[in-house]
Amino acid sequence: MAAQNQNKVSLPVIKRLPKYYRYISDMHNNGIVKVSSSELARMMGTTASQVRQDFNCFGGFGQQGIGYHVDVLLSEISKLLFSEKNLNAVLIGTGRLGRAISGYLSAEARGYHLMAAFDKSPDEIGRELQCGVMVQDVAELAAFCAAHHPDVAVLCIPRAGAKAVAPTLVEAGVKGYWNFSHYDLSVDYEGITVENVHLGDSLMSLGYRVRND
Amino acid sequence: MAAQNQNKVSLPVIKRLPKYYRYISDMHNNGIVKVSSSELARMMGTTASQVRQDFNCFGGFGQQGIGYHVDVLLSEISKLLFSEKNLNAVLIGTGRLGRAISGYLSAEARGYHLMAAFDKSPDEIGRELQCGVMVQDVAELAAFCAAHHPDVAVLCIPRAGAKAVAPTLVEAGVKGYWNFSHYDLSVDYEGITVENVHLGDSLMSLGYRVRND
DNA sequence: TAGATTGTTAATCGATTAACAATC
DNA sequence: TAGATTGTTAATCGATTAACAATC
Repeated sequence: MAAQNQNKVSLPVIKRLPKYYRYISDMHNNGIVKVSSSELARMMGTTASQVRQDFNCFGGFGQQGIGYHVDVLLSEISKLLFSEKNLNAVLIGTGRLGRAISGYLSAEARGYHLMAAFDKSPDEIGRELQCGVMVQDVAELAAFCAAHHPDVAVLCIPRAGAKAVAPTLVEAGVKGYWNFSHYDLSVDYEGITVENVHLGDSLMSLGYRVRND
Repeated sequence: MAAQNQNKVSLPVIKRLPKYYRYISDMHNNGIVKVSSSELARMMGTTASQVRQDFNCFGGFGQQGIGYHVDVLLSEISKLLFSEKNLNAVLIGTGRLGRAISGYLSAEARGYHLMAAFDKSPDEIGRELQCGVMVQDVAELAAFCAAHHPDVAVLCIPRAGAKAVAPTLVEAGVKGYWNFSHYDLSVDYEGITVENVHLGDSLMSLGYRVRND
């Protein structure tokens, strides 16, 4: 829960971006070229007012009397969500959840680069994940971070484990944690972004937030 | 996004309950018997005001001048979160993510009973999950729902698949969807609760919400 | 009693919705 | 031009925070 309200765009707006993105890219794929705020609102389950307010946070890219061009919306929102640079991520914990998420991070999620994966179990260490990344011993995490400076750590381990690796990560200068299984590191480390995410939306939107801090 | 604001307790409050629960059960396990709103606020990363407001939604269970008894808090919040009756859940999709979640649902999450799991892949059908549940053909989903009336469906399949099974589930009377991988069934089915969840908190809090609709 | 801390009402803050002039 | 729809300001709504009397 670090400070991140310097910029004018509020968190609720940011959290809606991925949903906009999905509808708009669907439309784009279906060859739809134009959409009005009220059509988008119906799809999103909100009001036309909110749609216009949201888009205007970033500088109105619609046309009065006409609506919004799907391709303009798509490119503007893509820019916001995916930015220029991938986030370098390390995965910690390669159990069932970790493996599922490694697949998501490397194949489906945009804006991420999975640098490495770590586990403490001898059964896991040395194994190759489906995405091609080799599982390393978590004991080497500090050295790895010192050498390669990941941006975010994706935690797929129980709470006790998360509490144990957190100091290492913080000392190594990792600034973001995406926590898929637990919750409450939030208060222990000031100035660090700890978020509980689910697949799909949050990953993208949080990526955006972090880059805009 | 069904209507669920009949009751006085707001969604933000409900979403905080699992986090309260975790801190309070930690304290309980450590033998701490008493806590003040300001101590809890510090742990939660919020204000003492908010803590008191939150607890008072459910009828003040503190003592003026003293604070809150940890065991009273724990039992009150447990009652709210876990209620009397488990939610009967079916899992749809037993890929990596689905398997991870089946383990969570059957072992860690309170308030759920995993009745059955479905997949469309012949490789999956007939396999037994680690939790002992047998994977069935998704073609049998409608019949299963008609016979056993699950409360919620946990979707761990791609969006196209989710869109395909949704009508079956809706027609079978399933009222809640916990969607771990995608997002936007929300608008298509009025009166149905579709939520995107992450492990841990949301499952519990959503359980609460559904039971209180 | 004095100090502490709740329960609860009032004030503030922020987000959503409504309204409407600008303009395509 | 008339109709449609945005951009933007104002009004509403809800959640958080502050204040303080009640009371242990």
